[in-house]
Amino acid sequence: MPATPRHTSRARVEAKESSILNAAEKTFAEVGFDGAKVSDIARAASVAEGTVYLYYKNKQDLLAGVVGRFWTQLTQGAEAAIQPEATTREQLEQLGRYHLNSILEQFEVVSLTYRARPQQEQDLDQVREYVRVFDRIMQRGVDRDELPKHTPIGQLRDVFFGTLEFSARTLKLRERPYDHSVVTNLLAIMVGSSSPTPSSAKDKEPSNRDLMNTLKSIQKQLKVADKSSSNKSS
Amino acid sequence: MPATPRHTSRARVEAKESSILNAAEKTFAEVGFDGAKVSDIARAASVAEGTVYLYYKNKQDLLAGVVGRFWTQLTQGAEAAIQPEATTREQLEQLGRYHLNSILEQFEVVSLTYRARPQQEQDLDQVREYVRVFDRIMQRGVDRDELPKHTPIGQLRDVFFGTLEFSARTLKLRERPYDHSVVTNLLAIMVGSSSPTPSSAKDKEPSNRDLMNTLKSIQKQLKVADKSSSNKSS
DNA sequence: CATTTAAAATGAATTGAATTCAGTATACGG
DNA sequence: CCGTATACTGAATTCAATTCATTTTAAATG
Repeated sequence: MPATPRHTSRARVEAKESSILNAAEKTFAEVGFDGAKVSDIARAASVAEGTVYLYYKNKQDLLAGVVGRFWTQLTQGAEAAIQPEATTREQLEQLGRYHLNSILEQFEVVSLTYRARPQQEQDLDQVREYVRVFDRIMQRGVDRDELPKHTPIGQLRDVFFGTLEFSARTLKLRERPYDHSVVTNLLAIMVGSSSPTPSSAKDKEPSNRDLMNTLKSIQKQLKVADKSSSNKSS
Repeated sequence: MPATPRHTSRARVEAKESSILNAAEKTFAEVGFDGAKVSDIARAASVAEGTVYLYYKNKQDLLAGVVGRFWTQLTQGAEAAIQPEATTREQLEQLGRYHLNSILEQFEVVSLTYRARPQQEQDLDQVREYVRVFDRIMQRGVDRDELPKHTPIGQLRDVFFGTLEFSARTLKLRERPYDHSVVTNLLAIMVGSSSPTPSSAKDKEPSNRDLMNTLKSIQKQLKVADKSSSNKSS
């Protein structure tokens, strides 16, 4: 007596699969991976314990399913949150806000990601997929001459995601909500705080910025802060 | 028949405790937390299975012991790696190199840190202790007027450690060795690429850096790269 | 429709590892 | 040297993941 979609077997199977995944996500988020019993998950999904194993090889695999789905959805959301016509700088800001907001909202699931990467193993494919959203923005910036050729995209990616993830942890730890200024500050140091420079200003002259000035300008940005959460698009 | 230090009971007990910790660290690093059996650890420490539980409440607690010791040692090493008379900029570079190098060398143990933070729980105290090394450098920089008052130390801390940790993961993933340039680039964007400015140059003028120039100068730094590992002090 | 057959689901039985604990050995004070 | 407290031991217990023989459901056939 399947109650969800049409009675085609594929739809039924998929419905059951995602019902298990939902139950698993909920349970993992509530009590953690170790705290979650497969029997609890099965019960929450209205399914026998053995049935879980028809869909997922084992508990780890189930976790990989939950985490993988999360990052896939995050990728879709990110692509939706970015305006194709915006400047590189604006797109980075959009991605940054979306990212920080999302990982704060689903902090538990993000944490589970680490449990899903056993040891030295390769990352989850879905995470790599997600990260490419950043790469594409940057590459487009280079192609459009909004960023210099040979911009170290890979290194800036680590700055971007590393900073945002650690900032999210800090906010969680201090029980603070989403804070827009984290993204603003990050971009200030990553690509400078002034308005984005169009393809014109190509005059080479690595400005002789110094430590004092750099930080002064970051500080300025800081004062814009204090606005709070919720900022996804469609 | 204790073979290690003097025959005082305290020394003996501590020797055994650290022997268990060593066995645990080795085993965890080799096969991961889940893969490690307490019985294996006990055998490696030449101790009965039950004995482990006289020293550590359970397997999680044993992990916390391993991870805690690692961060405590990291703190000591960091303090040794930093020259007290150096400028803020130099000290940050010293800490950055030491940090990146250490977490690359002991990547497995660092990864275990995540397994030791169950859910929302507080961080390990030892990690917080470590992070204060950075805070002290920055605070001293502010006090000495090498950094502006109200420098957002907390946020820069997330930039610093977040970037280094993600960079370390990237290097590991690509099987690359320690790369000095990661630190250089990080500092370039964090505090500017020029030589550190002494307490003199206080003329306010948030230089009108733009995206192009900022990244150009980072790029410059990138070329310094290609030197490799090993750079602790003492 | 009734019947056969394949696929899906079940939950009791198995397995394996963490943790406990009753018993044994060791060290130490008198 | 003896008594007692402390440290240690490893077999027994416990608990949850995983398996699998059995049952149920769904689809196909005539």
